[in-house]
Amino acid sequence: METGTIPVDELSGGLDLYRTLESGQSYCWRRSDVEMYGGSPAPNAWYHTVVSAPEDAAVSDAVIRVRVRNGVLEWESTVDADSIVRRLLRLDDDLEAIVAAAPDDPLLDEAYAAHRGMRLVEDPAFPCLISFICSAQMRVSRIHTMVSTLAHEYGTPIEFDGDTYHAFPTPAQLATATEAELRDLGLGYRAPYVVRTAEMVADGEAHPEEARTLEYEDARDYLTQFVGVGDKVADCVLLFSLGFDEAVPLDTWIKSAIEDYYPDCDCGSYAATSRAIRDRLGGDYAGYAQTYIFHHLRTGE
DNA sequence: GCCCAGGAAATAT
DNA sequence: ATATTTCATGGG
Repeated sequence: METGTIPVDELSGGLDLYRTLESGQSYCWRRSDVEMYGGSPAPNAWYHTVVSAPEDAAVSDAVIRVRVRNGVLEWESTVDADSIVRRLLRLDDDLEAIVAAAPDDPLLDEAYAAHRGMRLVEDPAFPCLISFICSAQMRVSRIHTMVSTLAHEYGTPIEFDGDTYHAFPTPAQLATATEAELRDLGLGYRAPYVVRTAEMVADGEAHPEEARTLEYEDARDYLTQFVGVGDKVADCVLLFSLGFDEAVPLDTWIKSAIEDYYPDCDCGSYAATSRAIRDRLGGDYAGYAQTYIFHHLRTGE
């Protein structure tokens, strides 16, 4: 086993693992000591994930687990995971500067103040895409369950420190699933969306990573070609996986925030409202602001 | 029982 | 183009 430590006070803006990994951005990490999510913060809890190796590389998948204890981020892995952890948790983001540069806005100030240390994640693209296809009309805790179920049923198992973990299934692995199987696993009407999108990626018809090369709104349009992906899910993938910090997913919570706090930003269509609220929340880092407001309103904290 | 959840696709106007 | 309807499912 390889291990490492990163002092939290070396990170601009700190790190709150609970708020980063259980705020509904990422479904690629699991808290190790629970079956069900939705509980209260768990100090010192381990979180684990499996990062998939490129199919054409001669290396295997890697298990990574992290926790914060006594002001230090500790990681344990099958590989040297320092740079991977920094990338997945965006530890090199200058969070202090992002907060400082945010527009002076009562709701946003409140949200940033209430959730210090929450960082955005950078999930791998395919798992992120499938996660948010599953997210339609679902609670955060159930999305975690659905993603874990997919990993357990279709992902590659990997041993680490006496336990068995499962990677999120590759497109080819998930494309072997049938709609009926996924319905039996509780995915409901999202089942055919997941199968068809997995087939599209497995067949080389399209790949979410392609969106990285495009301008923001073109990237959003590109992602909506996947079955089960509309503007909102596309924005989630752009923000939580593909490096588009300006993306502002217009979900139920941010829509109610627009109604209550930014009524002039309601421009009717998704695209026009998106431009207006993106501009209001600070442009280039509007997605950071959106994630804080989302979590602030959803948790009532 | 009733309502809702990080919506999208199909259909109607 | 925009407005309505349908679609599953567990938890409160």
